[in-house]
Amino acid sequence: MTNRPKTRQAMNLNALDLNALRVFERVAASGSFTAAARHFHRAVSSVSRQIRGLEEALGQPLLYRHTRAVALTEAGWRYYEEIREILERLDLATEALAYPDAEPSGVLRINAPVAFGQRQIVPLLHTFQRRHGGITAELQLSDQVIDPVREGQDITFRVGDLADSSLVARRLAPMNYVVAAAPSYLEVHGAPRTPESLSDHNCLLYQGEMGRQRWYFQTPDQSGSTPHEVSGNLYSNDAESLLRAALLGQGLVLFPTWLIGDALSQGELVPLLEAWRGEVMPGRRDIHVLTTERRLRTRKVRAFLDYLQESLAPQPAWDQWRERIGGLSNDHR
Amino acid sequence: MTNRPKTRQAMNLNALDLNALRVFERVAASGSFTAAARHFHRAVSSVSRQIRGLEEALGQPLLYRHTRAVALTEAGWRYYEEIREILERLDLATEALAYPDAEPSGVLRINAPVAFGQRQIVPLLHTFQRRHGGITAELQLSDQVIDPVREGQDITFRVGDLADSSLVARRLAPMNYVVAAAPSYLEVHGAPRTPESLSDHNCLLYQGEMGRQRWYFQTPDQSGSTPHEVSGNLYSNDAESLLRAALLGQGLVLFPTWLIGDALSQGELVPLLEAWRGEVMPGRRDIHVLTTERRLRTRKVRAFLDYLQESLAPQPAWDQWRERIGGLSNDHR
DNA sequence: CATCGAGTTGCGCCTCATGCAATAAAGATT
DNA sequence: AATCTTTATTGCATGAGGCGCAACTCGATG
Repeated sequence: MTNRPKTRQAMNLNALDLNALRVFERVAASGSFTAAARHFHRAVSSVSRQIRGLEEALGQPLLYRHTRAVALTEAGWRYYEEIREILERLDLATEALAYPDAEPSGVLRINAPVAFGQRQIVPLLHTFQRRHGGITAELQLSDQVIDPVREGQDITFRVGDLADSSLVARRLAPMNYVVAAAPSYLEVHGAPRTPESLSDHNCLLYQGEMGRQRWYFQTPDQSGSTPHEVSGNLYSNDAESLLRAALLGQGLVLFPTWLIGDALSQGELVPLLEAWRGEVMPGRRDIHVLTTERRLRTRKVRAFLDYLQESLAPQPAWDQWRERIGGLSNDHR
Repeated sequence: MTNRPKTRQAMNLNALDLNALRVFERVAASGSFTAAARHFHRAVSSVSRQIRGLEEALGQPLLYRHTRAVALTEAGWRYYEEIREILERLDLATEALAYPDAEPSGVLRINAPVAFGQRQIVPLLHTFQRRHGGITAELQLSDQVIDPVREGQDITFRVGDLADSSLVARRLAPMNYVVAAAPSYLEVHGAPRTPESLSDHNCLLYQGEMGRQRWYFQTPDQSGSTPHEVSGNLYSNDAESLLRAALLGQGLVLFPTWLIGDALSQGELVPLLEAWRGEVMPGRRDIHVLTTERRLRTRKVRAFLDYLQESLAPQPAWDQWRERIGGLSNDHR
C-alpha cells in the first residue's frame, strides 16, 4: 500500500514495513547482514534490500557499511533502541491475544554447551515439543560463551561459570561431579583411595580456552576445596573425546553427572573417591538458564522454563544414576 | 517474508503487516471499513482483505461484522488499545529521526466548519503549504461537530462552543461579531440606533440543529449580555445563504468578522450598533483548535499550529476590516 | 417488499519481494 | 605484496501477493 499521490517528502510513514523493522533490529543487534539473513532464513541480498528500503523510507542512513561488518550510525542507534522496544511490545500484545490456555508456538532458539546440549537438552526438548506441537526449536550448540542478545537467542544454558550480566538467570539444577574410570583401567591400576593418590594415576584433563582444568576436592567437614595437581597423557578441549578415552580404559576423568550419568548407571564407568566432593570450578555448582526480561514474557519461553523446572525437580535424571545401576537406562520422558 | 518451514501454530508474528495494523487502527477508531478505505484512499475490498489477513495471522476475529457497521470483539478492543499506542510510538520514533530542522511532511488532516474553512483556512493553508512543500492537506469541512479521534483528524477548528473533552485545545484568536446590513437596506429602512429597535427590522437568523439563534448585546459597562427577541423573513442553517441575502439588502445579520470582514472592508456591508458588543453564544468568544496529545507531538501538526499562531497574532486579518475600508482587500500571505 | 448501504469474494492484472549470480571492496592470510 | 576470503551490492528473472472491479450477500430502512 503505497502513499499516493506522492508529495515531496523527507520521510514516508506509510512506507515503513514491519519485516524491514524486524530485519533492522536483528542487523543492529548482531552487527551483520549475514547473521540477520541466517536468523530469518533469507538471502543476504534480501536483507540488504530491506535495510536499503528502510533507509530510503526514513530519508537517512542507519548503518555504516564496513567490510565484514556493519555499524549503526548515531541515528541508527537511537532508532534501534526505540524499534527494539516497540517490536517487543507489539509481540507481547499480539501474544496476549491468545486465550490464557493457548498453545505456545513459534520458534524457540536455544543455545547450550555442546555436550550438555547433545545429551540433556535434546531429549528434554523432544518431550517438550511432543507436548507442544506449535513449537519449532533451533538448537545452537557451542562451547564458546555467546552473548544471547547479540545472537538473538531465547534461552541460553550455562553450566558452571555464570558471568555477571544483565540477563535474567534462573537456577535449573545442581551440577555434581564424579571422578570415574572404566573397570578395565581399575583392573590394571587399582582404584585411588585418596585425592593425593591421584598423582599415581593417568588423569585425562579438559584443556580449553581457559587453560588446563585443575581438580579440587572437599570433604563435607571442609569449608573450602583443596586443589590437586594431577596429570595424564591426554588433554583435550573436547570433553566427548576425553570421555571416549576413559571408556576405553585410558585413565580417570572428573566430569559432571549430566555428562557421565548414563555411563555410571550402566557400569561402563565406576565412581571413585566418593567420600569427597570433586569439582573443576570451585563454588560453581549449578546449571543456569539465561534469558532476557523481554523473552521471559513470551509464552514459549515461559512454557519451556516451566517444563524444565518440572522435569528436573526434585532431582534431575542425570543425578539418579545410582538408582539405575545395573538396569537399562531409563530414557527421559 | 513468510515464516518457513511452517509449524502448526495459533499465530504467526512474522505474518503481521504494519499496513494491516494501521488499517485495523482506523477501522477500530471509526467503526467502519468504508471510512478506513476513504482514509487510506483504498477500495473497501482491500480493507476487508487486510483485516481478514490480520485476523488469520492472529488466529481469532477482531471485529463483529454487522450490516452497515462493524464492532470490535473483546480481544479486538484490547488489541486496538495496544496497537494505537504502538503505532503512535513508532511514528514518533520515526519522525524523531529527522534532523531538528527537517521539513514537516506527510498528510495533514484538518476539520473545520464550512464557512470558516472556506474563507479563512484555505488561504492560511495555502501560505503554509507554499512554505512547506512536503505537506499534503485534507480539508474536511462540516458544520456538524465531529469526534476528531474517530474521524482520524489531526486538527479541528472550533468556532465558539468548546465542548468538554480530553482533546488538547489551543486558543487561536478572538471571535468578534458585528451586526451589519447592506447600504441598499439602510437607504430604505434606516439604521437601528439601539438593540431594542431591532424589533423594527428584518433580522436574518441562523437556524441550525440547536434551533434559531438569539442575538445578545452588551455594553462595555455591563457584566452580562442581554438577549433580544428579533425576527425576520429568512431563517436558514446555511450562513452563506443568509450572508448573500444580506448583501442583496434583504436584512440584518449578526455574524463573526471572520465571515464578513471582507464585506465590511469593501463597504458591501455597513457595521451597525457599534457601541454594543453583539454575539449569538454568550461568553463564547474565541476560536480554538483541537488536537490530541499524540498528534501535538508530530512535526507537521506543531508546525501548522505555530504558523497559525504567528499568522493570527497580535490580531487576525479578519478583525482588521476597519483599517481596510475603502481599499482593496489585502490577501493573506 | 423494494431499495440501499456495508462488507465479501472471484478474477485478472500489475507491482514488488525474492534468490541467484556476478561484482566490488576491504580485511585476513600467506 | 599478492592472494584469498568474507561481507555486502546490484542486475535480472521469476513467482507471490496486493490491488481494484464487479458481482454477490445480508440485513437495516422506508
